[in-house]
Amino acid sequence: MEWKSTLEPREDVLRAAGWLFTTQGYTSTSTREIAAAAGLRQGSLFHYFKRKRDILAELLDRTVDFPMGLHARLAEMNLEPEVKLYLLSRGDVSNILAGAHNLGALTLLPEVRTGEFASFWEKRSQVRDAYRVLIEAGIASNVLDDLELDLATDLVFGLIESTITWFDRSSMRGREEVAEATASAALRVVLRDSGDLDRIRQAANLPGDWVVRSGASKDGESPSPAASRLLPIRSARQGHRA
Amino acid sequence: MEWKSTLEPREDVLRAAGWLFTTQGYTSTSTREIAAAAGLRQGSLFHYFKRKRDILAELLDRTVDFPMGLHARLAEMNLEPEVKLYLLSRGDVSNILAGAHNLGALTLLPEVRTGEFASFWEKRSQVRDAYRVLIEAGIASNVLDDLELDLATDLVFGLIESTITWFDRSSMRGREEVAEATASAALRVVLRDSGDLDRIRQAANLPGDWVVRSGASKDGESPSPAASRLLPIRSARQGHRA
DNA sequence: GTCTATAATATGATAGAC
DNA sequence: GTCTATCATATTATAGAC
Repeated sequence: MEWKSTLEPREDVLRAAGWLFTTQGYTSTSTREIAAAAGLRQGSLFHYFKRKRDILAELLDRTVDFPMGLHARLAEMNLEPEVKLYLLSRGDVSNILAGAHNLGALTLLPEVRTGEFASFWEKRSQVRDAYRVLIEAGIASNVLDDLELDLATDLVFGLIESTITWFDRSSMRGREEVAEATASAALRVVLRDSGDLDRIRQAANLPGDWVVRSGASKDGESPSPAASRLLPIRSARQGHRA
Repeated sequence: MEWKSTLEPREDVLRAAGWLFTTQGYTSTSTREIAAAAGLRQGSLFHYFKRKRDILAELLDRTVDFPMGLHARLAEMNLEPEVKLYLLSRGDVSNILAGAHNLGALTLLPEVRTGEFASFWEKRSQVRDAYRVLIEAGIASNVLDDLELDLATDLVFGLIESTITWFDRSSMRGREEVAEATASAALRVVLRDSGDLDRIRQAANLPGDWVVRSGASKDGESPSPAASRLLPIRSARQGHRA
């Protein structure tokens, strides 16, 4: 299997950088490597991104687009908070596991956790807040246990995102299977009676699986990691001499 | 509050590097920075460590010492598997949160996840296996739900270690409070009847709190992060000229 | 829009004086 | 055991030709 260029150099750069940043780290990845993997020369990167960190910033912003959209769609639906919590969790995990390269891992880069990238962290805290509000409502209606709200939110959100660190894309386990199991586990953490889980799962499947489908990254554009590390997406462009 | 030298330069180097690696990342931290924070000159580092990565390797190895020891001590005790699982989880989290700098975050560095540092990953997989065996036994005795074993292990272990990413050392929340809540949450993920939790908690407190205490890093050597970033632990050594 | 060439700087590691 | 000095190399970003 081989990379295919989007014919959009800018997208090729983002895809190459996404792969390299998540596997090697930000500082360890040189602009030369990114350019080579995108079929460009080092200097040409700066036609599309003024600085290296702008590439990272754009990739980071994209990681929150899906959960934000999912949250917005759920907000318009008439469902119990615990059912929404299940659907948000399952969709969020499914999306995290979806792409070819583990983009969620960008969040864990030390360079990202330094107070820079404030606009990203702002959006991200809105995602956390979506969880928090649902948990709060579930506690109010007595379906969820009366735990300290912020601690419960950290535990649930932490469990969801832990999939970033342990899911193995080369394993046999299916993405939807893991998403389902993780969402169920998240609910068990906060549920007063874990026997409610069956009811919640059923209620979640009634609206159809549109929630999971509608915004998730398309599969199938997975590169062969081993190959893509060395080969450029496409051969170098015309220019004077390659 | 101010750093105090151990008078053991080698330990000072490790402490400084631990702080810098976890906050800035490995590649982003220069040997000059480490040396300065440890009260040495750049070249002098290489008297204690042949290469930069040896500093990281030693720090990594130390992060598994505590859970390995705890596991060994629990193995000798006569307790139900679910009680051991609770004690292992609580002690593990308590230790993760204990040190002044979030050493667990070293595990998440992209440079560490590249197949190098094999001896560390070997030991780490033994820790995961300790969880796995306890979960397996709990399923066999019908106290834990009959989930797929490896998936359940990933969820539990992932939840435990998620504290690395979300616990805020500057917050008001106490370390033992979070350890207790996280261990309880981990059990709820796998417990057949979450009503068992009270019994487990009580059984866990009978052997005394020796498990949590005996090996945990001593608190109180916390540096002021803001200050320590710029100030050396101690002023430069005698040498010819500083 | 892509290339080549280069500036300005930072890096890990070594050699050798004391 | 610590320092100074230095080597060889790699880095991001810019300038200017085509």
